[in-house]
Amino acid sequence: MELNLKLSDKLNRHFYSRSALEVAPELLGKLFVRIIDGEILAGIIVEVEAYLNQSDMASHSYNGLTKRNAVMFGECGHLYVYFTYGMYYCCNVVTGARNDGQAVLIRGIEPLKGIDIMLRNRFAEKNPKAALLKNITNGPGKICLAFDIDKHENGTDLTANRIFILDYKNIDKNSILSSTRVGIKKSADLPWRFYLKDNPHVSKNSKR
DNA sequence: TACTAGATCGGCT
DNA sequence: GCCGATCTAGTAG
Repeated sequence: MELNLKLSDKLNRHFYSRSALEVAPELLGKLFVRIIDGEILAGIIVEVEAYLNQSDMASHSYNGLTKRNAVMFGECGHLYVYFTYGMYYCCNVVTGARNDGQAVLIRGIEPLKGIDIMLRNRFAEKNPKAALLKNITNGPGKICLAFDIDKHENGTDLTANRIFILDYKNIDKNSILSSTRVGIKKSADLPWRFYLKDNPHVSKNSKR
């Protein structure tokens, strides 16, 4: 598949400056891109979750600024990467005004370009049985493995040219579904997860 | 298909 | 010390 990347379609700071609840559903259908060693890794965002601040007990920003969550309180349009469960990284897009502490977690991506590299990053030499296309980037930890994102990418400016998001595909409002967020105990009833209906790259861990 | 345990460690109570 | 915005392999039905 030939992919036409137009840098002029890159989402700008203004796009990210709004509320995470506004930005999250609009990220669906956009193209997440990483240039690494001259190679292009890219895929369509198909699942996200919004995390706010004082009003959201599940958010890392809920208890205020710390060293770990500092990027969330910085300028919007940067990547917030955190380490969890002792083995995985998850990546978020910072939104809102400085000091808001808002972000959108990227949970599902449909791989389009650099799939061979993603497969290598995800599975290396082990267990080729699990290496199905729909299993490469259907979950936040998997996305960071496939795109080789770890703590070094925490704070990366998405308006620069290493990791960025392009306007790509118009999504019909009717094909966007929402539900409660995955894997949290606090504020678990808020319907702040958004995903594309019937897309196979949405993480399976869904309720409702 | 559905549920469970184990891996593994930084952040914070 | 405890727990987590996860994933996988294993077992049972």
